[in-house]
Amino acid sequence: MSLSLYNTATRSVDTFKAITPGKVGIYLCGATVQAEPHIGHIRSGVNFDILRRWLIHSGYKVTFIRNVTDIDDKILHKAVHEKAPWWAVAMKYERAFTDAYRALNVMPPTYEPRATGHITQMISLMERLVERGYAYAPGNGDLYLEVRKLASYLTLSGQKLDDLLPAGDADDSVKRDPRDFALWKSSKPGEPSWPTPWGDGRPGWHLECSAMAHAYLGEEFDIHGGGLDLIFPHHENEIAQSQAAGYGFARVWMHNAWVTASGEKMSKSLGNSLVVREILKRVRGIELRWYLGSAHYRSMLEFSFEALEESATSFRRIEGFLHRAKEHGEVHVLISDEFKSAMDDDLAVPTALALLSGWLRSGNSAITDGNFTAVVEEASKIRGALNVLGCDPFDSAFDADKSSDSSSQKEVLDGLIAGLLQEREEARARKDFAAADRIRDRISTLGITIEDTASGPRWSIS
RNA sequence: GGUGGAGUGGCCGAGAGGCGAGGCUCGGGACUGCAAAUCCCGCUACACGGGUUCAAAUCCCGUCUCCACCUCCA
Repeated sequence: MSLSLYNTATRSVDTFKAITPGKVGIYLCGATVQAEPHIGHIRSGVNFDILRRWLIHSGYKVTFIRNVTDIDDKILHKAVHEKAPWWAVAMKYERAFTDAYRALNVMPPTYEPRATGHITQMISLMERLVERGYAYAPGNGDLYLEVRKLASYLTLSGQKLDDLLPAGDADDSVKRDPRDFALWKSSKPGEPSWPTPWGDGRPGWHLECSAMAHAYLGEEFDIHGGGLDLIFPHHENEIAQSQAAGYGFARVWMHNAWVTASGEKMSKSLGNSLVVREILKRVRGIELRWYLGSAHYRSMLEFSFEALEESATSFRRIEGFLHRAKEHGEVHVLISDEFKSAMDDDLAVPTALALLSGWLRSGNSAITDGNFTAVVEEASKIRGALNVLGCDPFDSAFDADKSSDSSSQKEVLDGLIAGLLQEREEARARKDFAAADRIRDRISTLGITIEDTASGPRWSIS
């Protein structure tokens, strides 16, 4: 049994075969850093992080590139609006994205190239495209790709060139065909620019990804990912540029679906409520990740706070079991065969989670039965699954905020509560339940939950 | 106009011809002094109308509704 993945290019689930055995190169279209990340952006990060983790668990050495687009029209627009230099705007939002990725335990990319750091590579690519006769400069400082010259164009989106509406990214009068797209845009006065043989200007949207994918992954690589809405035009144009340059480019194209709200794609009109930073005021990062990762990556995820809370509740139940299980033995990261089959089938996370709930039930029963070998076994399978999904509660990524300071505080707290619980046990022993309940109420008012187990009471912060 | 997707129980969310996914909520029970936690039982859904088949949520034909992309998009 080996990994199969849905390939947008073939519209089918195909057996994955690495170009170089044992190694995988992935290029993921990252953020255009022009606003705070919302949960749709971060879903893409989480979905591809799960892919990456699964490839690693499957024994591949993964080179994962996720770019940062730090120059584009919106950033320039925002800079005017925020009365700040464009690079300050880009940096500010890049940091916001980095914070969000970290909060959701998305692994840092192997390399995270910025567009503005790769102008040299872009110019080389453009020179090559001009030499090969696919790009032309009308003389106004722009450079265009002549799409009619391409042997194949629009194979990813399955559209016909003549059905497309003409591009609106520049003055059509200078183009040979209205569908030709800009590789490079001449700069207007006051805009940032870089010198090129065709004039001073800045990169078109698509060029950077072709240039950077080539720089870090070579002429041909395994997987290219991004959101569904990038298929056209962005990915089509990346393919056009790269293949015109004579490169094989990506073999497998993967696209994650959106997070929707009220059935609609998230947009700015929804305001700030679905910004990651805001959501994290209501649930923990691990819980938001669990929610975003639990639907299949190719399915639309209909967001609601109710669904988020519900998902968090069910995650806490799993987490609670792992903590209880840990008291009975060492819980490992164990990848069961069933889990592997599910993940190998185009990352069937929902199927995997159905398995997990079975392990959870039998693990909890095993605690009741005192069968601790079984407890640890089930817990290890669950931890293995959570580990792949990036939601392992024992992962140090999630206790980064627990400084040594707070762990010594926890010891003190443990001592205090242990004393109170002792008093309660004594009250219960003499059947003074009113006193016992008074102690429990006092503790629970502080946000601490008490569970009476066979081995005595245990407490946790709720 | 072109291209692609979706409609599943109170809610979320899988599946893609036949053995009732799963979760959350809710109802009942077990355990408990009472709780909490946990376990057990219950709640037989696939937009609509036809058709194919021994068998359809799944395939075919038609209809309705919704969403997305067509050069800013995760």
